Amino acid sequence: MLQVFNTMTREKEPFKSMTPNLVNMYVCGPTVYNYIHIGNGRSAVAFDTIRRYLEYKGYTVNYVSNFTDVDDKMINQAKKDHVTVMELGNKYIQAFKEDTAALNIKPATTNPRATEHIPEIITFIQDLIEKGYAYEVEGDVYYRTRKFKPYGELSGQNIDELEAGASQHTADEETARKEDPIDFALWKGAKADEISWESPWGQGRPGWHIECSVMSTELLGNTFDIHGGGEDLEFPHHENEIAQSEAKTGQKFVNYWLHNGFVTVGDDNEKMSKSLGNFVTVHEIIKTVDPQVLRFFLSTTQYRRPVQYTQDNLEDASRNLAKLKTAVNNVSYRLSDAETGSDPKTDQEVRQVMADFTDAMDDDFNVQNGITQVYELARLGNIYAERPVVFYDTLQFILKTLSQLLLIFGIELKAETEINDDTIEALIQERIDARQSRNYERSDEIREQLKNQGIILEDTPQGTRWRRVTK
RNA sequence: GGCGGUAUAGCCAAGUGGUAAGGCAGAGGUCUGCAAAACCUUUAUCGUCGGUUCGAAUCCGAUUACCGCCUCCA
Repeated sequence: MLQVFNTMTREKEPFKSMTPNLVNMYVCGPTVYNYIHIGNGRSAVAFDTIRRYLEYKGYTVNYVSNFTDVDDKMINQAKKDHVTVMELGNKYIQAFKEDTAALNIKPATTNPRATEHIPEIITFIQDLIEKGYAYEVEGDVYYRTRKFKPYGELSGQNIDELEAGASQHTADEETARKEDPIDFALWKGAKADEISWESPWGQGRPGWHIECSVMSTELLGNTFDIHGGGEDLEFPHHENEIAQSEAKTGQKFVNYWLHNGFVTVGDDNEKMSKSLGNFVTVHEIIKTVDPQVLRFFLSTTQYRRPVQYTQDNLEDASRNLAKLKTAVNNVSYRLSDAETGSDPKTDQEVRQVMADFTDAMDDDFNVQNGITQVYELARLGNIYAERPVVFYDTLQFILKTLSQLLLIFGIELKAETEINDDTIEALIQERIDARQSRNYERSDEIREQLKNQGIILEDTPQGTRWRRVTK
């Protein structure tokens, strides 16, 4: 039985979707004014891994993740780049899709954009005003936070103890217009030459929080299963989403709140963020780091734990991944000389690994214990592949299971069986002949030569194998 | 000031009452013409102090350090 840690209750709870075999989930996506950094990538990877595990468990997952394509940051950046806000958004949405594809993140079922839902946003806000939860001031519309009694429940905050301005990000002019400093903007009146839409309150644009309430309830219903995002969104973003949505619908907004931990950098493990300027974009890093290694690195840390982005940890991930790749190769190589049939005892051991894997992952997606089972499976495969006599079906079962489990981590390994290079194949053959005539000097020479070309040769009881050097 | 999180071997990291999983790196070994790969063996008393208990990394209290949020942020 799958258990998930629900931020709302601060406890692991048995997971039960509203509709059997279907999960509706919404994950807060990026503001598209720049390339995504490793921290954004982590969030995307974390929830992609969760999604893949849910699918492995047999659920159909309706995965919605938004693009915030209009807000202050968008407007400022567009001005700086001398492009329109829409052009800026298009550019970085495209970049997002390329970067996440490199990390083998499955495309969302739907990627709604704030600017494509303006009429619905306006209707939603009007509804809140009619219900007395919002008010207009000189072209702006604010949410009357204190009127929503459960406010603060998700993040454990008490309105009266919230220290206004503690984060030093409040704008005084805006605060002055509000009935209460804790109120937040649903609609912002446009300044001259800013992108804007017509509304009952004049030209303007939506506030940040409202788009998620509108698009999630529209696409997934008033109540849906999972809402995810980075833990920095707990307060105020998700708190505000709850306030908006529940005030409007009168129904529970979300059943399970999941929040991922940060990527940290440096000796003091500081949060990676665009405002601190200590970020590395995915776009940049995959020029030098194998995207598959980056994916493996990010997906093998449990989503709630911080990820320490260091060279050492990245290399660790690279070595571990290479080890798994070797196991796939070792097992694959035996397919050619395997006997028909299967080995029941080994099959049973593989099934046990799968069961242990599921147990681990059912515990709030405990990928560390999950990946341990993958290593165990690789070990089983390596041991089995060294047997003098192996059975075809068992080899295939091991390979199929390995790829099935690795796929949850977003890793697809293919055994390399074709070298497609006549010169290299000729050299390999020449070395085999040399070894047979005990001309070890020549055979070592060839091995060294191929090694310089990135091909490692291994002599086994079943003959000589080759593999490519991993980066 | 309020709220939350983390602290386990050189590194990463499991483990919520019974004498510390796993991976990487290191050491030794098996296999090999030599290698490579693989496999086997090996390396900790769990931030500090106190308490509960027959027994605690695991429960309670205190304390220290670090991190995050408190209307930019995944």
